[in-house]
Amino acid sequence: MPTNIRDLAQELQLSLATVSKALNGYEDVAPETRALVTRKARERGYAPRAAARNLRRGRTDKIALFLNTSIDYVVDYLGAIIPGAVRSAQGFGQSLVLYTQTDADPEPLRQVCRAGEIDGVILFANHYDQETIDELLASRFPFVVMGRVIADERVSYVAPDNYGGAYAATAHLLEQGHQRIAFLSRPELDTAHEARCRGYRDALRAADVPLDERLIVPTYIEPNSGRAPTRALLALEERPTAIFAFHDQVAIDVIREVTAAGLSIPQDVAVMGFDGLRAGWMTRPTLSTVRQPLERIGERVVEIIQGQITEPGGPAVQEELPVKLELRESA
Amino acid sequence: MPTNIRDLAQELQLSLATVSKALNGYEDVAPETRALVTRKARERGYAPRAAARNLRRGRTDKIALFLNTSIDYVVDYLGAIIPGAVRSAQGFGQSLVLYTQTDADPEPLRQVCRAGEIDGVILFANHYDQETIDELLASRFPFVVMGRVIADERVSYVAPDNYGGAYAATAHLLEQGHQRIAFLSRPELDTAHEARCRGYRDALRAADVPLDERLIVPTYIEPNSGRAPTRALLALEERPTAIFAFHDQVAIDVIREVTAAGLSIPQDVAVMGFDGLRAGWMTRPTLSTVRQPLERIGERVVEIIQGQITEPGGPAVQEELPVKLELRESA
DNA sequence: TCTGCTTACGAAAACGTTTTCGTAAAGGGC
DNA sequence: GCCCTTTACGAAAACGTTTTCGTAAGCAGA
Repeated sequence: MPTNIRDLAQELQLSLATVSKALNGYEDVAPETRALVTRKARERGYAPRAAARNLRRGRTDKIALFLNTSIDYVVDYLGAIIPGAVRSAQGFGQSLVLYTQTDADPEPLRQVCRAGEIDGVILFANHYDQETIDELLASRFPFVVMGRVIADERVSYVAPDNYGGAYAATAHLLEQGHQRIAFLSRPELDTAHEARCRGYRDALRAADVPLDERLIVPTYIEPNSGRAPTRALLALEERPTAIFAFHDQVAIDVIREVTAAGLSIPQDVAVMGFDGLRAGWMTRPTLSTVRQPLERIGERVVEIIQGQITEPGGPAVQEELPVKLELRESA
Repeated sequence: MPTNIRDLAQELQLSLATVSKALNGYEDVAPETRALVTRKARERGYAPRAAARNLRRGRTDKIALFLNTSIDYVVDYLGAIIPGAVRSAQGFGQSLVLYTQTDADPEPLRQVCRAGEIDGVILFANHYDQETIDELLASRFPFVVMGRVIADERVSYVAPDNYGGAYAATAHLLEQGHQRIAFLSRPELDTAHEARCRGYRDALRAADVPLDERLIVPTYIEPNSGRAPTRALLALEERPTAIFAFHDQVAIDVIREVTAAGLSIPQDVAVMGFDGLRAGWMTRPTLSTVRQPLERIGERVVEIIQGQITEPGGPAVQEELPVKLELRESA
């Protein structure tokens, strides 16, 4: 049985109150007493029980990262975000707890919040419905949405500049002289993807290049999911000279398939990705892409949650962090 | 302010005890009463405060994943392990908390354990010293080491069969007729790597192929760290016909460098990796490798912790999970 | 009617802190 | 010597549960 504060107090012939205050930096404790207490505490290896402290203080110093999508699905993306988030959280004396679910059931999130298991929650999700968001807002529970823009001025989010990134990528391809630029798009239009789609279209329009709907192909994110669509595109009578995929994973499939077709990249077909995952460095040729500041997103999300915790009721923070067009070999 | 159990009891004209028991499945409560209580609880959106419950019960239903290495360093590896661990934990009603540190300071781990923040800890580490391990053992705190073998019958671990994997990979290369097989090795010999090294050597010995120490090159895991060693190997007067890297990341560098030298893979030089990361699918040619059951490792580790929590004092569980030689294009 | 057993419930202790408020002692000004 | 302020400490409440133990009511058997 580990020592508790009572043992410590008894041994020091002091009251619990004084010991607690000495350890928590209160002012009304004599310097010598404080020294005595801290020394004994270290000596006994005393650490205040988290549960008791949480109960009394009403907070837990824990932040949840809540995913309502299969982890596997986004593992590379998450892997890049988590380091920033954990580091940032630890800087605030918080730790990060992982929760996942595959469905859209709002109940687990509700439970965790109501049970006071955590002080705030980061939502990374394909589909949290408006109802869940409204409920969170009503409960005044600190939360931040990560990775997507939410069209509600009351909710905080941190997302990459999806529109700008897609625009820049498309504009670059246009500058290279490409006129027929295909876009591998997501089947469902979440807000993140909608913005990328818009960036692509707007860039074309700005360059007075007509939009060919046949060049926009819906594609899931799955292993090899980019290959069939690429073959289809290459088989068109007037085939695209550039292919822009909404996600690096998919772009990597594109590279493979274009090469397999005996075409050279970027001479015959240029390829562009989105996200800036490490895997993009491993292809041959290396993948040109739009790099998201993933680590920074993880940091900011935690910082914003932290702000909401220490100062509840502040205005929502909405940030679209700048992305960077990273030109490597494929475009 | 959320409802607590007292509000609930008052509203139902019942005692706290009865309400608590109704919700926790105690037998001495009438079926009708239980129905009444659960209905009202759902209606009010009641969830017991985690802190209070933890305090009383003396456990937190949280498991820590403790890394004393930079996350970035192992992000791909971890990304593959975490899904299994989280899923498994949630199956036990536990959640996973992430802690990281870059140094070998044992204090944070000590604090977290003593504060009772968690019920058990998964250690994923390059260097936890014997002292820390001994301390954990003495405190009887549930813990499992992940990814490495510990030469102490009292500590539980789950690791891949590093020796067998390296042996099989080397044997395969030998079967392909390779006589000069280089090994890109780690500079420091942790137990995991030591086993891979031994597997390589033993396979050579079993085939009566003399060991050429010049073909064993220490290499850090860093971006591009595999490139210079590869160039050096290719520049040898009698260059290797196969290169076996201790880690996929490094193997990917090897592929790049071999290709850049104008040599073809696997005809001129075969390349073999270790780990089975997704990135291996993205190279050209795709990387042959030794696949670790990463997700399974994550699962097992949690299961073992869970066993230690529910049944303290049991024997240590030591598992080396089988790996699989996954032959793709590069060897 | 009494005894003993079962069933359903309640009183109260306990978990280990933090924090408010009260107060004795010390010190200083007059 | 008296009063007021400051300093350092302690008593006790509070956080919200779970769980032990006690007991009243109901019922059956004698």
